[in-house]
Amino acid sequence: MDQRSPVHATHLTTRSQSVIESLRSAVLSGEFAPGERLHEVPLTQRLTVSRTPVRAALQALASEGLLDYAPNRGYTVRQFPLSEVIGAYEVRSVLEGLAARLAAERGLTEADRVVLEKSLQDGDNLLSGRVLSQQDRPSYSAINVSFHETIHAAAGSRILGQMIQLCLQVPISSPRNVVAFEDRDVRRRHDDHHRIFEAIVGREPWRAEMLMRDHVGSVKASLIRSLSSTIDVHLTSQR
Amino acid sequence: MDQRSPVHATHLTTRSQSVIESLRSAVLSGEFAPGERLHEVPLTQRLTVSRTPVRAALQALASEGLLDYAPNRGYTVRQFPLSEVIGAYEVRSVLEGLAARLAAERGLTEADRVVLEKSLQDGDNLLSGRVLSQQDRPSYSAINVSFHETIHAAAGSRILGQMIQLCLQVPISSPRNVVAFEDRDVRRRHDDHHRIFEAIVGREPWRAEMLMRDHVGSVKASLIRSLSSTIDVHLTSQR
DNA sequence: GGTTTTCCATATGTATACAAATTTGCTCGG
DNA sequence: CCGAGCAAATTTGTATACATATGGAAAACC
Repeated sequence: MDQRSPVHATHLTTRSQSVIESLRSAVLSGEFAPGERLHEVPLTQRLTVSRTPVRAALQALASEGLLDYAPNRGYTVRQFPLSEVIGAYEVRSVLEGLAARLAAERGLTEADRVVLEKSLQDGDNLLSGRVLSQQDRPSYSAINVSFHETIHAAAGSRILGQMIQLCLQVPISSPRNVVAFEDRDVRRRHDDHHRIFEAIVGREPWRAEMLMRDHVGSVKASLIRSLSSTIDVHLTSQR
Repeated sequence: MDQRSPVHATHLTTRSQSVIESLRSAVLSGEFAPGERLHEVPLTQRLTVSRTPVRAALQALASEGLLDYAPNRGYTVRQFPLSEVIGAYEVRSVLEGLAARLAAERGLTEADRVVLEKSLQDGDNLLSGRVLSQQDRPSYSAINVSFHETIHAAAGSRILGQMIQLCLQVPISSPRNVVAFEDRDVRRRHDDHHRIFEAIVGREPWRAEMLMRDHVGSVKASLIRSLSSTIDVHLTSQR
């Protein structure tokens, strides 16, 4: 991922948009130390744009919660102590629970039901018989994302979707980083998906909410377990 | 509320910050029609600043969810159909429920307990004996805000606090606009506050969460009731 | 007459010069 | 040697000129 090449070469939409994406992935991949100050001029040189889109991007990332801002003092990379990551999971837990409940109340569209069934089927195939290897990780992750995103959409609440997205911006709490990728945990979570799907299709709002809350909560628990053994190198000093 | 006077006269921090506040209150007070496009140049003249702080403010309000943005096409005042307002309440319901639960798990600091007791006492005094008049409205509103904000803080989760704040940005769902200000409803809600406080002090997380969820949910119900009788003039055509 | 194309007006995106604030480092006094 | 205070350098905030994209009106074409 070389930021050396001019950003505006990728004619996505505007330079500001491109810079937002570049900076976000740079921050998330830990290219800047937590607490490090992001000066505008060095970023302009790195990205070969002027200060204007850089400033726009910094403001955007700050409102996403990735950066801290102080007037006249600029932007710094936000720290995410373990307590914050746990907090994000707790919030996501109740929000995704709400999404599942709303989906169960409204019922699924035909299209959504098909997508969910496919992700369940794909998961079944992936898990059938053999033991998971590390290279199955991205496959399972994609299945996982598809399942959850479809439910978010099925809830039909714009503000709810926005907030869940905000939670997923918090490092590590993203489903891309499937924590605790142990065979047993993955099978358990995939089984959760089956039950949640049944609760939604069966129009059992309360059960859907409870199952989803516990589902996300179990990921939090796994995270805490895996991080209390590992040193929390991922959280504080990521460079 | 005259926006004619130069914004930078109020030396809050930076011009951008001042413009954000001016524009936010202008939008919330309905000075622009929903769906109306906010062109940059007219705003610069109205606020006597250049386009730079105006653009910063527009971007900020868009990420708060008050405006919609499309690249190369600018900002428009976001519509809040009834379904969105209800959605905000549903989200706030589970989030404040989580806040109450976390507060009950962690326990209150001495300072927080005092503040909560004071708001309960103030409410008792306001409600004792006599019937509420319209002019008691701001008093009760202040008490209400104090009670809820203290619990948000006591939850000790930054991301949770941010998200609740986002919910409160949605027009009408702000506690400033205490909907359904009927004597009976207000007394019921104040009684809720007493019970929620007891649950938190008594370290009953689940009960605190459930009570708070229902508390906020009842406001949603009142809102729906009062809006289905009134024409939804507040929601769509506010000018 | 209706449709397409071209061109122009207008609005947003970007770069850059200038202003104001903060930080740094030095000097001076104790 | 240490701290207060001042001044220079750095950094962010603001204004403005220029570039580019959008939308619509007029003209050309079928």
